[in-house]
Amino acid sequence: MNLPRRKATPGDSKRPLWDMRWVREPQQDRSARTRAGILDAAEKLLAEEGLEALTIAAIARVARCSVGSVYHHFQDKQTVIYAVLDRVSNDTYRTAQEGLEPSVWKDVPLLDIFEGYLRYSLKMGRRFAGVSIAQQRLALEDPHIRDRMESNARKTNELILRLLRAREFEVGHPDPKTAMPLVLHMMRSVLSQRSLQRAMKSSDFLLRQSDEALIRELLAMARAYLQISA
Amino acid sequence: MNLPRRKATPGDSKRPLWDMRWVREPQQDRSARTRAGILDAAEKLLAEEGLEALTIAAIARVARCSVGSVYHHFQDKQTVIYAVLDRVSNDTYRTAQEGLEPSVWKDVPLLDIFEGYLRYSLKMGRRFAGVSIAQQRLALEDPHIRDRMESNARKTNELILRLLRAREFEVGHPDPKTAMPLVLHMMRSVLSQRSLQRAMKSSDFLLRQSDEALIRELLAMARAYLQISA
DNA sequence: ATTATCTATAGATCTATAGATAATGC
DNA sequence: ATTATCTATAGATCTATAGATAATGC
Repeated sequence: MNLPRRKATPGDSKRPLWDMRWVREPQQDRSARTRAGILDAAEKLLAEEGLEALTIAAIARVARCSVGSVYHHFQDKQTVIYAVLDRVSNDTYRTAQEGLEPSVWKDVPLLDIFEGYLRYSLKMGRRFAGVSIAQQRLALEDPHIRDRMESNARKTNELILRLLRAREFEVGHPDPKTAMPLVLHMMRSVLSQRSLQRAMKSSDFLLRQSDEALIRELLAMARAYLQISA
Repeated sequence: MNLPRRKATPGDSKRPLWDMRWVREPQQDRSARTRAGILDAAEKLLAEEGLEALTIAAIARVARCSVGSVYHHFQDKQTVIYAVLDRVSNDTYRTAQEGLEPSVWKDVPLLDIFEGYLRYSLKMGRRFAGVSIAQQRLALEDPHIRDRMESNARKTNELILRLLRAREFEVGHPDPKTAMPLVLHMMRSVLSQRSLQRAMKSSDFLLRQSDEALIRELLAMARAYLQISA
């Protein structure tokens, strides 16, 4: 983080004990902090200004370090991008994993699972819209990013499907093994489109609906299609 | 198009009459052809290689003209992009307008309208996937492109909604004025997501379904949610 | 001695223009 | 005379490196 550094001087002894600003910071910590600061900067730039704004100079500026420092911590720009997307993916997956623990949802009916999924996705869509859009773009060009992204999506999907499958008995649709994943994908598509439209400040129909209205109608759609018993 | 040009020479008189290669081309036509060739090249690059590949040098190469020629016909790169997107949008809208003429769909039931929409969108999604993705990206950064894109989407949407509204009597859902647009947007979102996933060669669930299976289930979803009478 | 940081800049790439040359239409 | 085209290149921007300097840990 390139904070101002200096040795202790006599004058410093007058400062109170709890003022630890100039206490020596272990080298490895300093290094780790610069590295994390670079990733923070890259993530912030992606989220707020998009992929075009993600230059090494901009990263260095936001991270308050030099260009050379970025290259000391990362081999090249590609590596910075991999690292920041990996960090976001891992954080997101861990959160999903905790939230989708079967024990948490014990005895909760199918429609409430869908509702939970919708609310969670809406929240995450708001939080990570910028990063997701950048990630999608990068995935179009870079097979490595695409694979990581897909594997993560598949794993998260599997966690939800596990909860859904345990509630097949509520479903009247003749082929729940196909119909339930389709509903999940339908919901994901609608929300992802909504998130994209929000990002480009569209005034489209989907955005004129409130979150609550959208949740209500998507659940009604799921219920009617899957023929879920009340 | 920068075809080889030369004056008639005595030797040329020996060539048969139907060999019109060296017949003089009116100046305005030549100019119009170069212009159209530049737009063709830009569209092809967008569709096949994406926005990154769209450089003036690449456009000139594909259009078989020089960089200077591109700048003779267009003020700057931005103008080329506007022109190519406008051309695609107008073509697409004209096609939609013809296909959605109420007289064409006279006495056709609601679900068949949805089916027609799905088949048409799947076809267009395949044809214009590359251009659409580029357009979406550009719309994120450029309000002018965003507005053009939205206005076009809104107009097309209106044409479909006109057909749908005339069939409200088939709908059992208490609020067809909200429910029918939602179904339309649901379908658009699912197809757009599918198109994106195809572009990034994903192996996701949605792509493992055949077009026919997807159409069938989306229609079943629409029918159940809207409570369409058989 | 090793690790972390900085400044300055080489090299690559892309947009846009200047200026020359060729074709076309009066 | 006007219009269309070409080649060559100036200028902007970005990545990545070289080489110097400072901080840290034995």
